[in-house]
Amino acid sequence: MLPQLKSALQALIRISAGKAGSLPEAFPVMLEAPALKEHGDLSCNVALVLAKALRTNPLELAEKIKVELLAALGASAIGGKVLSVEVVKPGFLNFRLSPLAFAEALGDIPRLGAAYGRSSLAVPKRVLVEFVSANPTGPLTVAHARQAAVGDVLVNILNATGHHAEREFYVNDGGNQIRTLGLSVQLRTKELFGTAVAYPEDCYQGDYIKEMAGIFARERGIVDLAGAEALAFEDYCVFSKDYLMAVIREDLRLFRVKFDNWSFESQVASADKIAATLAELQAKGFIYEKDGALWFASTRFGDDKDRVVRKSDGFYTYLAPDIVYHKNKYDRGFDLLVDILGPDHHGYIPRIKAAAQALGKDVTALEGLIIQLATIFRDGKQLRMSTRAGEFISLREVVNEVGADAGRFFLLMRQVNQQLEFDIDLAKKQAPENPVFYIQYAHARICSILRKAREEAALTPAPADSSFLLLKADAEIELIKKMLQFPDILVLCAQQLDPAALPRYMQELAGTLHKFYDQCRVIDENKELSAERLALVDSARIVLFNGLTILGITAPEKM
RNA sequence: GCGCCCAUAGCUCAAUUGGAUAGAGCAUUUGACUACGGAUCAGAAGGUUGUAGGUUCGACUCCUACUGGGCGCGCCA
Repeated sequence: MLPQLKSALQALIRISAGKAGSLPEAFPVMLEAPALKEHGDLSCNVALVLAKALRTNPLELAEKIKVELLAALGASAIGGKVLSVEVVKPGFLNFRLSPLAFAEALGDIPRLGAAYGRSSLAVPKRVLVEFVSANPTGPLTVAHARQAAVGDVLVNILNATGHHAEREFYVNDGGNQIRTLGLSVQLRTKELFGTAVAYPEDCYQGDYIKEMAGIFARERGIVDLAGAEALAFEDYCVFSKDYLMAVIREDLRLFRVKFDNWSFESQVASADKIAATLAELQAKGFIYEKDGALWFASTRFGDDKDRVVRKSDGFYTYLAPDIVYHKNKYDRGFDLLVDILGPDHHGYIPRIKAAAQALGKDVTALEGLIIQLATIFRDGKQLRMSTRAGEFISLREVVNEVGADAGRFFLLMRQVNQQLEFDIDLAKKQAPENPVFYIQYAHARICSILRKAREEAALTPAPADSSFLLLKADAEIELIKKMLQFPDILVLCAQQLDPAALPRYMQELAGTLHKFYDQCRVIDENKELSAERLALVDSARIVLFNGLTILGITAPEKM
């Protein structure tokens, strides 16, 4: 909020605190918007923190700082924008800013338009966010859906806050599970022609396997058991993998998630590359042989136990290509690698970090982000899921039922470390208790006002360089303040690597807009006031639009 | 048994990363439509922050031990 004014004030506080009580170098001067409106627009706790260091009374110190600060403000350019400085109870310094300061800042929003909210960084990071990375052994589930929504929006936020972030999907197309998949489809194909086969438990159980068998048989012109048996096992594997990759890509497209990179295990971690990396680790003494298997000594870097990388049967475990893949990510020159994982993979993080350390990489650049599960509620009842038994709610079902807009919003609404309840019935509802609806309605409502003003009253928003002196009602200033928070919210999300604050903010923004609308008439007799209020709601439209766009949600002009 | 995550209003969740009187939405309840989209708004009510200790000016937040829930603990991925 008002970054220039804020940093100017911060600098003055620093000087004043120095005069009042010998401020150490690099002492943090925090200036924040207080939770309660009565505490003003900005609040500083420097007296509390400094009093601790100086072993003095925080209230007295705050008073001393206030005296110095008032003098400094009087002589400064921002003096006119600070209405009051107040010392409150424990030792807070509270600042009330002039409505002029806010009105003045309003013009930034229409001036910047689609760029409003974006910020730049002195030292941007190159970030790779890897997510979903589902094995091509089945359609995507709601668990993937949440990871997909979070990963996609996180990248949007990182890019909006000055970083250079990319989305990456890693395809495990080389391992065991593809053979299991091929076998599953092969057995189901045989079943099609009347053979009773023993279907192993560790084969994939879902009905989609049966559908695939039917499609495969049709495509290959298989008409009987002999035909099914005549085809090479490899054919079943390739068909199944390609088919499911297409399904996954379509699932993601419908959910509006578009990856920048697709890394394939078969290429990034081919057998020769695995051998080379293991040799490198072995040369460093982190690989040893036991019971006919090769082990990675991950305990040397804090893992619970050492991990097998090559089984005694000669096949690699999943870990070997994953180590190579992460080496590949490091080698591509990113400053930050984010792995988005489900809660069932949390044990995976220490071993992959161990590998990074063993390879001499910077572990602090590797961030494992666990996204807790989403549980689906329909008709007030929780739907129980089990991927193993082939019973799950697919991403496709969710999108078909509630749409990508509501699906994305609901899956982004909670902090990633919280389990999330997804109420299907609420998400479908076209009513204000549905937050997506409430926000989109705010946008549509503004569009309607702007339309009507233009067509029926020939009114257009005041230009961005106006001073907006007529905007001084509480509801107007509140709306401006709320809109000015938008860039900070994005920065907060980026710092926390969690988009959850954004949907919450969007709800608050929509609420502030509706409240303003209820209290202030936009299309008014007073043409100048109308023009300024039109600029105000147009700004709100821009912020709503920009926020929804980052969330990957549409901003309808009519509903 | 060990490890990770979690526990806050009837329900779903916040709390600016150790700050002020713990805040929103939903549900409940009382009001507001001859005005730009009432598909909205205003008010009320709702709390011993799972329990017990500890750290300090100050704890939902940090530490310890419990209780209860989710997920993991394979030469599966």
